[in-house]
Amino acid sequence: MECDVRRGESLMDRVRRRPGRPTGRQHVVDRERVLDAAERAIAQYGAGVSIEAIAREAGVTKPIVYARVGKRTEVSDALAQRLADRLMEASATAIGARRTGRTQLVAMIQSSLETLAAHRELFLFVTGGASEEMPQRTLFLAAQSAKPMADQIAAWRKAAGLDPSVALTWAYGVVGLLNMVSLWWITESDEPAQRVAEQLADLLWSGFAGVVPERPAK
Amino acid sequence: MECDVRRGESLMDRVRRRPGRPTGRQHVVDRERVLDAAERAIAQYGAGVSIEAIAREAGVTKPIVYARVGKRTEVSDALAQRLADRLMEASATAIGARRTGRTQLVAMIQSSLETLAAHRELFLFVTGGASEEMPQRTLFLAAQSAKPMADQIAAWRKAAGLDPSVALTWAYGVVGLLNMVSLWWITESDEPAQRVAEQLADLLWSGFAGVVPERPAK
DNA sequence: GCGATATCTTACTGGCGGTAAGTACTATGG
DNA sequence: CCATAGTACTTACCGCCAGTAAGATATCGC
Repeated sequence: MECDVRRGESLMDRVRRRPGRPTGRQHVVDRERVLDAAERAIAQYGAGVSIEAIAREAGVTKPIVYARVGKRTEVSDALAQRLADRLMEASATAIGARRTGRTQLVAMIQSSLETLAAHRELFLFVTGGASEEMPQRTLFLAAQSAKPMADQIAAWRKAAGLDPSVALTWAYGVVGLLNMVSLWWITESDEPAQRVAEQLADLLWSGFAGVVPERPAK
Repeated sequence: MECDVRRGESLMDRVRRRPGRPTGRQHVVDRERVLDAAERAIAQYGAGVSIEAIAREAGVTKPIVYARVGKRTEVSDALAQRLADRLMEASATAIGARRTGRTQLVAMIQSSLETLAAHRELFLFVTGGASEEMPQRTLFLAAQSAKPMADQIAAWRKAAGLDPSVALTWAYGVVGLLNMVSLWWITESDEPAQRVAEQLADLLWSGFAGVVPERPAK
């Protein structure tokens, strides 16, 4: 019985599974594997990749993606979390090398730029996609980075004897700034990351003080 | 012949036009009317609005939207231009009231926040939408605001005897910062616009100088 | 053993972006 | 004044994709 299958079962894991429960006692792919596959598919096909392409990359079919992760927005949220984690980790590493004051800021910015550049399409997948609940999603994503950053800022400000209530506003601002500059730098600029990081550090460090004229020029 | 039509032709302009060229020698709606309708439809249905809904709002059918404006991305670009114009105009007005230095900065930020809040869904429509050419489109949009801002910054820096080559980076950064903070403020914060504007001005004016500790805290 | 349940697949639905084909009015040459 | 060309709409369709229901085949509890 069943003499037509089992042929080529192992060629590259690309065989079409028959309908029905597969032999084995675990899920053939777990949630993390699906997300891994999603990242690969996004890197290959771009931010507009279809769920079916993600499923193919994972070696399963569409409903499995829905079962393990959820609908498109939930895939996006899960990947946003991953990306935010990587950003935080890269920042921590960059800052960890003991540095001081402004140098720390430059290192943090540069590591963010380079991390986002390394995951360009993922970044676009996560920030893209229009729908009614887009605002909530974009903010959810931004919050992953902004909340920890706000804690840090609040701590610094408090230590410096300044009002810490600006922290959340500043954090969202810095996240937005980094997102936009990253996009621009990745797409249109060929300057080295360090130079852009220095320029941004100039802005965030001493800012517009002494730059904007005290009286309208004309 | 043709005895079944012409009945109810005038009720609310909501009649279904018969196929064929309508009587009259002009377009029934021009490009600007379609874009006006698009703005209304977006305000009503949100950023995920369908082209067909836009067409209905304009009182025509889908192919007319394509004939007058183009595909979805082109509608988005056209509306992005409108939004950028409004932002620049609001900024110019806010700054125009003669103010000096930091006050000017606060006014500019606050007017941007309020303008984006007033066109929330439009803002989301324009910044949303995933596809291969998303990066180009987002940057095109950002550039509408960033390019003029960069000119201003370069002029200020030059006048202050500082290197103006930071201008473009700074401009994209400020645009990204304003976008993100606006989104956050619109969606989740109930503080007055002026307070948020003051906080951002703090960041952009004197920035992190004197805030980040000179040695790692731990 | 055998029903209950778990884990896959195929197959379908609904909606939307975009376009082709059809229809009715206007303009112009003979 | 009629025929032909051109214009400005509509209906109707195609293809694609997100998301779901229904079907097939394995393991598990008794």
